[in-house]
Amino acid sequence: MTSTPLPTTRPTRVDAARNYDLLVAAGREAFAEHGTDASLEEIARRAGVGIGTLYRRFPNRTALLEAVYVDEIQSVCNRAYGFADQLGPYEALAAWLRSFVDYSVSKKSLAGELTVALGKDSEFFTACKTNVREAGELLLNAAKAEGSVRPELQLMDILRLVGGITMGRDMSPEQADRLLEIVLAGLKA
Amino acid sequence: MTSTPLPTTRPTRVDAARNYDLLVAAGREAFAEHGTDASLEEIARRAGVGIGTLYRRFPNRTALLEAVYVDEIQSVCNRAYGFADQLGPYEALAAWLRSFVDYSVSKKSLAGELTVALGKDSEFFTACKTNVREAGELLLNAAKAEGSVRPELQLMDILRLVGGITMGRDMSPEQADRLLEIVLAGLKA
DNA sequence: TTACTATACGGAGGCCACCTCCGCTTTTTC
DNA sequence: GAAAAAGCGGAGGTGGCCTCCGTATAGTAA
Repeated sequence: MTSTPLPTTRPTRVDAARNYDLLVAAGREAFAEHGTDASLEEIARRAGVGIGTLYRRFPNRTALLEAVYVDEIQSVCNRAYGFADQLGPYEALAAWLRSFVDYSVSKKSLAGELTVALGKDSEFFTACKTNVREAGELLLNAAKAEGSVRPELQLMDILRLVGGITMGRDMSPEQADRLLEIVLAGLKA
Repeated sequence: MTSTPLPTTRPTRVDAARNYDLLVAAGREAFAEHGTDASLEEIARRAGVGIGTLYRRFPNRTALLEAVYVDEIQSVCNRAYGFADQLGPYEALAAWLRSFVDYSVSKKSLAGELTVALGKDSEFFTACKTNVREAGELLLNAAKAEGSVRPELQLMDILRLVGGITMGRDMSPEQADRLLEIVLAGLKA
């Protein structure tokens, strides 16, 4: 579980740190309620700080999203190691992808952002990608070694495909599961 | 090729009809350049009409998108019948999905909208869905009958999965093809 | 042609979000 | 406790969304 630390920018001055936390909390709520288009001014209001404070700390929407999602992303990675310990190679991979989809459907915005993000190159997303890649490749390589999935598969392809599942609106958990089963069938050797 | 006619609202008065065409053309350009978030005021400017004219004809963004995409959607449907005539069942299905992905990657906004739209229920999207479904199910059922794909597959599942492929940013045609191959492998009986 | 009516035009204006800038306040440091 | 460093917050400029309504024009009938 050697994850490279995700760069966070929590400030040190006590008032700034408090506001940082308030903003991240308000952002988490707002993004959950209204998706990633939530109004930043509304988030500042909700946090009880001025809009200027928000923008000083988070120069753009993405910066705030990063701060909001850093925990979730870490937990996605960590789950991979848990499954690797408890299940056979293929089952661990399938379980990880399944947990990713389930989680993403419930918190719909994350997967979308994350999937979009897999093509970005900010410092944060690079670190994030490194971690996810490390975790995912552990599972994928184990499954390849076992011979249960095709050896030419690339992790990023699988993740983008799985991420795409949750991008559509009104995706029911049942439908998401059916789509994932198609993908899983497509991985098999 | 019994497509239900997609409802269009091109007006009859000559000045209104001219402006309608100008707006749709400007909309097509702007959506291609800036995605579906393109500014409607910019579109009105580009068309050389007042913003009021745009809004009278197209009460919201979706209405304009519908008018812009009605042709593209029809051509997606029509291609299905072409492939059905020229290729074996499985190959026709695969070719249709491939053409859908290729097209969507180049004109990226459409697929996104269309995929999102597959969960909507405006009159337009219902008609659109009917047409796509009719065309797609012809191909899918033929492939099922041939025994080349799994019988429990649902067309809408496949379309959402394929639509999801093109939602991420910076998707290269090569990567899109690889993702589609995974999906196609997942369809096989 | 003319006169009348239905239809359409277009932009001003209200609202709101984005984002920047900078005078004021608070914390930290010495 | 005073100076320096760091942070605060909201006014204000820009621009997009959408509505409303006074003005202009096409269609029509005489």
